[in-house]
Amino acid sequence: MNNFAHYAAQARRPGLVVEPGHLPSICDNCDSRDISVCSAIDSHELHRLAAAAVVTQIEPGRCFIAEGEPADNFYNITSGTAKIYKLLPDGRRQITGFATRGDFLGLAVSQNYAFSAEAIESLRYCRFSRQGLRTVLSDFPEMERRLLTVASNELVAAQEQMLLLGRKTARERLASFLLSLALKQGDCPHQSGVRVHLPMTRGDIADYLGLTIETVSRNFTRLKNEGLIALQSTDAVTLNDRDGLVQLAEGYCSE
Amino acid sequence: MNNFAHYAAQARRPGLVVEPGHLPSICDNCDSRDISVCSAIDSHELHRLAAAAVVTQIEPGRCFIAEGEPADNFYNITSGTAKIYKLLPDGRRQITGFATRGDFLGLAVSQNYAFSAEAIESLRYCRFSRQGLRTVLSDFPEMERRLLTVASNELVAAQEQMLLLGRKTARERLASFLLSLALKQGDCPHQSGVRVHLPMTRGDIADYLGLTIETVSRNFTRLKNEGLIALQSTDAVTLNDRDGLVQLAEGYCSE
DNA sequence: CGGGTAGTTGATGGTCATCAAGGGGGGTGG
DNA sequence: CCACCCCCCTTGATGACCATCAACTACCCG
Repeated sequence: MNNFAHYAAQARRPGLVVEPGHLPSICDNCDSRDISVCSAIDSHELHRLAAAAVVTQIEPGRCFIAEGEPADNFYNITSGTAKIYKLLPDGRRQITGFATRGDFLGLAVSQNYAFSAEAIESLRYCRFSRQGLRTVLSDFPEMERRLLTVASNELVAAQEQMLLLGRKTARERLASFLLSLALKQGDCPHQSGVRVHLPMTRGDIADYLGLTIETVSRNFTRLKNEGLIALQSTDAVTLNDRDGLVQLAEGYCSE
Repeated sequence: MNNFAHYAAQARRPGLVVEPGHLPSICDNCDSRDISVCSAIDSHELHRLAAAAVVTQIEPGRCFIAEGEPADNFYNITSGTAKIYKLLPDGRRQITGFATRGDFLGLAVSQNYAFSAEAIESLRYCRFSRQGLRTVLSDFPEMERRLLTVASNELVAAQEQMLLLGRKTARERLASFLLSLALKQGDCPHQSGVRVHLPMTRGDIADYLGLTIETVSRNFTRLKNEGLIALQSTDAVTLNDRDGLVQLAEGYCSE
């Protein structure tokens, strides 16, 4: 139950959010607009969106949403990766998701954030104040519809993750994780030999899958020895046997 | 890994949905309108909502949403309780939530349902066709806003459940479950001596908490022996020491 | 070259799953 | 009305999977 010693270093990092470089708020040139909720807005009206957004870049390890803090802002990730997590008072951590390009964070109804978020790669996002977003949403009802779609999809993903956490073995969890990463990184399903990038550490993967670092590492090794995957480095994996991994992730394989 | 023998009986039940008694679609007299998304609609316009809804009552054990089937309908529960779950091919089951009065089901973006739903108490709901709901939503944008609020709240709950499944002990899970039930059943927080009704079986609780029947049962006994709860019957619990349970659920207590 | 961090591998133990048997309550049929 | 049965639940004995503890390697950067 005390598998949190390795968080000590990170925990010491400043929890407070300071945002250094404010880049120009030019939605027109945003390279992730086509995949984000902003695509609901016509390009000739983009300036109204841009007026409400503050574009910011932060570095890995920087926490930009802290659980329990007032939910004053909404974030639309435009590049990089962040981990979303919740903590227990004794330090146990559960990562509930990884947010990347196009993801939206902070749709809290309550006054305070229910989770924390920290960059794991150099991260860029558009930030909206609560009021600013409200204005944008009332100006562009279509965007609200998009948000509902996004939220629905996230609920489906959350249910899938509950199935993983509640009922899958360590091996099945890792296989599911690698497949979902591959899907997110946008390659065609069922294709083998696909290269997947792992921006997160073993510790992050463990906290996402409800396991320990050691168990994650052991199962990486095992999948490798069985030929299902190959490890170019600690953060680059090749899915050699896609179908085998799918079978595994669905729980068909007994061992 | 084979903790699913006890599902055999339920699995044999018909998966197909047949809806017996169509009750009159009178939203005006609906006693759960004030707490559901429908409250977004003015009472003098309720007839337009009623026109799109089919009110139905089904009995315990009846499955009304089946994972993988075309997501043709949306359901608004008005009374009773249903369990929402996902299955692995070998029968392992994860219950992702219990839906009660006021809850909304079937907000699928994809063509097919991502989960199944089955009544565990006599259940009444309003059913909307996909098209019917679309009409209602375009007529009443305020209702769409409500749906977004509901979805956001469910996302928060889902994250909480992931924390439970990934990082809490069996004891902590059960304590958390009892407290969340008490909250749902609408009593004031922190009050001790509250009576909670458990409409679901031990098997359902186990599948919700990612445990087995036996572990759930053992931990009920243990909480009882420690005086934290009292069991009037298998489906009625009294929370004797609310604060103790909260401490436990948050992981403060080591044993 | 040295220190620190991340990852791997091994040995051991604990929590919970599995296997097994017994108890209790509600409903049906005799 | 009682007996029986069935299902659900409880309790006990054993075992497996994964966590924990510990040592070691690889790699990065100063």
